Amino acid sequence: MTAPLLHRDDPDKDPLVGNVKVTRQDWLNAAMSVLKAGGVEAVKVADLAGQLQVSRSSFYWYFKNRTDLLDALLQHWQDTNTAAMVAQANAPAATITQACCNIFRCNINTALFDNRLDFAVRDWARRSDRVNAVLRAGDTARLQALTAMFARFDYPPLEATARARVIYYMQLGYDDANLGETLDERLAMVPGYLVAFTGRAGSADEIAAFAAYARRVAG
Amino acid sequence: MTAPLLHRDDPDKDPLVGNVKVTRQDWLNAAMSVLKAGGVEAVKVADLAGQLQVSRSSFYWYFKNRTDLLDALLQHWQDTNTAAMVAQANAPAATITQACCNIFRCNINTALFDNRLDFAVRDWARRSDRVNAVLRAGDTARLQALTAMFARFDYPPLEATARARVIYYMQLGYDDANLGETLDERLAMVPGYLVAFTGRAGSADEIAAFAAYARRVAG
DNA sequence: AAAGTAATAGACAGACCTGTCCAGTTGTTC
DNA sequence: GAACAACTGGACAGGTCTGTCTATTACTTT
Repeated sequence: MTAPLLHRDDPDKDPLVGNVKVTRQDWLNAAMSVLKAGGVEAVKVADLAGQLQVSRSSFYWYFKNRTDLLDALLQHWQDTNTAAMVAQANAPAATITQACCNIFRCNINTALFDNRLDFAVRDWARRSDRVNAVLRAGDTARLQALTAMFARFDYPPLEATARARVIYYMQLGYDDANLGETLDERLAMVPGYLVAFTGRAGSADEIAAFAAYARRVAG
Repeated sequence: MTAPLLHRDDPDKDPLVGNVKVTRQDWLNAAMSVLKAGGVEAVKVADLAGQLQVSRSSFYWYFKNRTDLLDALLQHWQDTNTAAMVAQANAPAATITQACCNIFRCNINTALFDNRLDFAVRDWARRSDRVNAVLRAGDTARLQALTAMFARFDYPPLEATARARVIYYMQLGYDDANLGETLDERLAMVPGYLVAFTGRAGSADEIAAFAAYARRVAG
């Protein structure tokens, strides 16, 4: 685990004043990184303090307690991932295959949709009813958006629901397994996935456009 | 958390002799149940002893230490779930839709394939390189069997791989989300899933046969 | 019935993690 | 430059979990 970029080390941010070593955001960043790498249980005040090279008591200046920090992490998840996927599902598209490519962007572009965070939250939800309720609400919103996407392209209701679930859950499981694929290997599978997800072949243009996007953001 | 059925309470098992209150298998059963419900971190010797109403030190008669217990749980996973799914993928089938119904059995019949255990192991793998290696091997074996299944029905190689992944990862994600669906709701989606997974419609006979199986095992 | 064996109970030390208290440090304000 | 606010460090208490040690119990063997 390499030391996180601290607020004080980031030239883009306001300089720290007074006896300040780290900010609330530094704690949040470090905690988020641990959450994604090792799950909620790994988010320990003592460890974070060690990473930030600050005493543990400093933490309690910024947060009421550990739960307060975890709440902030969950809030961040709510504000980012679900909104991003719904936006991709609603994005304009000429064909259903192009619409699916829009969804694929979530899996390629971690700035758009952070799937490691998504999984950490899913793990967490298994241990906490409160988190589980939040997660369910997010899943429902995403599935509704995906179902509407298939419905826009005239899939009958049952099939739209089935296909929405297939594309959504398949992506979940796919990321869960986290194959060590290279970008090229993933892109080679895109035509196959499009057929599987939509029942139709994607056009060469669509596929090329998606590949271009993937290569651009993967930098 | 309800008290587990102990060896001593099970009329089918040999009666306990000597000063025995619980067996190694009792510890394993209790640990497995906790693993599935709350993840590895929740598997605590102290808690298990409390559930079994036995002193903690008894544990160390049957197991070297906590890690020894966890190893046994992982071993059990290796011996059951992957083998079951590979067997279902290899099961004889007249059509690809029927073959998919064989796979669906894994999701309906927990005696065949324990998906809660599968998820607990996936969680666990995120925190342990050793477990992760075991998990990857299992995933690879399952995907190979599924790819071969599609290939047997003359899907071209790329499409067979894509469809194998779609059905496998979709099932993973689906169980992960764990919708509160009733059996009837699930069965109603089967024709839609078959189209999505195979590109072909399942026959009424196949669907009816699967529904009958599902109702039989769901008792 | 005495000796032996398998399993369990309870006490203990040690590690780790949380949260609180209070004193100390740094820069700002008047 | 004194008072102040914002933040940090270190010590402390308390809780939880692991693993070890020793004594004790319940049954078996001879």
